[in-house]
Amino acid sequence: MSMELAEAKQKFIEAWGKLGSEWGINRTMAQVHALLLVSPEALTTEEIMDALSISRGNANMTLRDLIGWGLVEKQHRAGERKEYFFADKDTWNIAKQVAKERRKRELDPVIKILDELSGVKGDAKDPEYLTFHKSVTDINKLAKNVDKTLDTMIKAEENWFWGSIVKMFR
Amino acid sequence: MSMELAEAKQKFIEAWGKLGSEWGINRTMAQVHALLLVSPEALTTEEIMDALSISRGNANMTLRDLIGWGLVEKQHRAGERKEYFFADKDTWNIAKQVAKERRKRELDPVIKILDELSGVKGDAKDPEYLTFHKSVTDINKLAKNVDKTLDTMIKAEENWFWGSIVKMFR
DNA sequence: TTTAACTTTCAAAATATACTGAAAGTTTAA
DNA sequence: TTAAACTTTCAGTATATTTTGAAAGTTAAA
Repeated sequence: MSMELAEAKQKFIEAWGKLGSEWGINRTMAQVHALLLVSPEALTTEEIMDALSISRGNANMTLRDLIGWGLVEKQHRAGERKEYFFADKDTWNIAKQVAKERRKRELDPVIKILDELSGVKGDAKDPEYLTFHKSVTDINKLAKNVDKTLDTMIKAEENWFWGSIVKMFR
Repeated sequence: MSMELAEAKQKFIEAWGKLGSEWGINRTMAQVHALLLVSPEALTTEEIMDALSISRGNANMTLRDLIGWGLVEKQHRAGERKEYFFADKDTWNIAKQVAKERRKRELDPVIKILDELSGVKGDAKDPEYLTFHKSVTDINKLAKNVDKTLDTMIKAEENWFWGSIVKMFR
């Protein structure tokens, strides 16, 4: 027995929403994104509200956020007042865009604080200080490695990036 | 003017808590973890409650979760009833542990659903179906690449792993 | 201009998540 | 055993986040 397309879309939207919420992205935002990802045509606010049973206000704010993340764009059509919303379907672009934004919004500010805390001086005989200093500098190094890797990813082509990763298995 | 150790610790705990909450980890849990990371000695529930101004119940649940994530362990001392809690200070172990758990809890279930949805058959002339199928299979491929990379990371030594990544820059 | 179509805003309500604290449970030393 | 020392549980409360919907704002065709 095979799954209906409509049912499959619904499952996809739910799964994407759940994953998003587990990773600090608002569930509705992830669901709207998922809906647009499986829509060949751009959708209106009205259609999105309908498909996901959400309010106009919620749809509007969520779409604005998605545009802010660089994942969705507005389209307008000649002779129509309505705005249409369309999602970039290129998965690698999506991944890069999300990596880019989260790096900027969350990782970079933390690295700034870690740099500052790494510089805190103290008594080299004090275990309290030594433990603090070691943990902070180690985490700082790790965070910078992640940062550099994300930077590479953001600038990279998909095939090259995963190709290089795959070489690590050899 | 240099920062006090106590103030620096506080900043670290706050920064770690904020980062955690942005990445789907409970703020208190991240803060308890941070507190233990900068403590040379294992701490009691009482000391943790005091340091972070949290209740006994909260401390207990949070510590249990941290143990479940493999980031903290209980210690007991001869002749004492109290339990002491100690965090692994090896940053690479921490990163691997977090990667391992999130992969198991969140990524793997999504890949399972994507595998299922990738198999949904439909009309090759229907743009609705084609768009759905392309998005789902593309995301599935990406998720599997991430999965494989995390697997490599989990099994790897830090120097080898970042060394291989660094080679990507050359 | 007007006005209808459409978008945006935001205070209030709903929901989801996290926390408290006291009571119940457990353990171990005596 | 007892009982003090300690841990765990969980119903109720508090807090944080998300959502609603109606009013205000904007736009463009007539």
